[in-house]
Amino acid sequence: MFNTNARSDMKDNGNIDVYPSEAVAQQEDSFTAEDPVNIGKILKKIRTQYQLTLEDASKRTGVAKSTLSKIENEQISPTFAILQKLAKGLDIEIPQLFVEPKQQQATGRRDITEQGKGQQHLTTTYEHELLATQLSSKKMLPYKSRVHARSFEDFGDWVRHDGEEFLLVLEGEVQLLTEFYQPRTLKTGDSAYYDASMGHLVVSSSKEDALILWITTS
Amino acid sequence: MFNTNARSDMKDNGNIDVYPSEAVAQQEDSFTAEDPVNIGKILKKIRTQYQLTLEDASKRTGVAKSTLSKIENEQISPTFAILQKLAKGLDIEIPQLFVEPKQQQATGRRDITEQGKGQQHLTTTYEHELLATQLSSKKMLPYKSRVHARSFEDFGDWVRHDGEEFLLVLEGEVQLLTEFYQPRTLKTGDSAYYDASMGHLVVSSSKEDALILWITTS
DNA sequence: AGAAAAAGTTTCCAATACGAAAAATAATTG
DNA sequence: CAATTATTTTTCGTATTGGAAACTTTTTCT
Repeated sequence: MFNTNARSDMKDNGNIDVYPSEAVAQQEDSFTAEDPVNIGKILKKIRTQYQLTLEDASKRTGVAKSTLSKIENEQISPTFAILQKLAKGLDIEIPQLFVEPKQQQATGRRDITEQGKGQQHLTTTYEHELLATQLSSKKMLPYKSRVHARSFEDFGDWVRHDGEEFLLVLEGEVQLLTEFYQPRTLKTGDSAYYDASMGHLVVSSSKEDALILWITTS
Repeated sequence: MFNTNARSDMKDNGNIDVYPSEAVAQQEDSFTAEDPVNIGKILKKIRTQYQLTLEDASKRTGVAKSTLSKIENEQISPTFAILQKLAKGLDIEIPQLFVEPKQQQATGRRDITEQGKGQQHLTTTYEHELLATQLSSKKMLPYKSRVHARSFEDFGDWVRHDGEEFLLVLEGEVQLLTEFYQPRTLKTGDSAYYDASMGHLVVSSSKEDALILWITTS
């Protein structure tokens, strides 16, 4: 069901420090002239990563969607003027058009994460699905967590970190354990908001694993 | 004539550690889409820095010189295909076309420094003119030095550094002072070669300042 | 599954880039 | 300083790009 090399995993007691995606982000070499750079493929990757349709991209850049389509399909070689429009409209730097796209700043962007399509991050106590991982430097880190933990002992110690946290129970029933407070049961639909520097934990109190939405300030 | 804040200058006793050009190299921000990037101006800078004519560049890149001319003069917006040819032919990375050019590797290149057009570097003892500063990572560092110094005392201590040194007297007469050796007078046309880790100095022994060509291994 | 909407591709023509050669400048040389 | 050569710019025909709209494919909704 979940990871069994318990000891080493216990250090990581379900808390998320940084989005793994930021650390994992593949390091691409900067483009050398020898490589067969496919500007079309790259542009498409950028556009789809932004979750823009050709029409959206057209509106942003002022370049006809037909042109965009042809560029993406390597049917034409865009002029530098077009490259500039693309860069400006998509708010990227031109050299970015020659390297595989990475995460993007959140400003002016959106990132839709479909059910189950988020980035998985497993611990012994929780099964996290990170949301909106395409965007970096976000003010909030949203993720869904399936709660395997059943008791304080499953963690070993309180979870503590900077910032504040909000959670909403999506499925099942959980107990919110909070330092200095009495445990509190939260049913589906209930939510909580708390200072994350105060020790806190969530354990499932129903038979099934509970599912919660979690949002942490970064 | 030369710098007068003597004390701080004495530390720098005429020896050249690195080409100042490498340290001085202006730090340009990477291009943001907002800036009005002038690909023509940049291309021209690169080409002239390589000391290539339009025809040379045309041969290297396979792009017609007329096209190159028009690009440089911003009369046309080159297609991406052309940008690729330029990058490949000039052996640069495409993003380089969007930033002010810096020094270039020496491989396959040449750099002519016209009389007096080298990069000036003044000390209390010498007046250096660095040569071939367009190229980086050179095996040899050539420079001309006008010798102001007249005695060992003008330095304070031996000059020492890794590598070997060759010098040729271009004008005037100098004394080559070398650790473990007797001083030796060198007239115009005379030359010397020595291990630079051994203390060494050159002082002018004629009435006028002497001029020498100096080449150091790096 | 069929209709409607959305997204992507292709067509066609005007606008523009590309290259060869001619014309104009700039640099050299006697 | 005129003549020559080297270098850059302009001209002009051809090839290619870029955009509006038509068309096709994919997705969504009932």
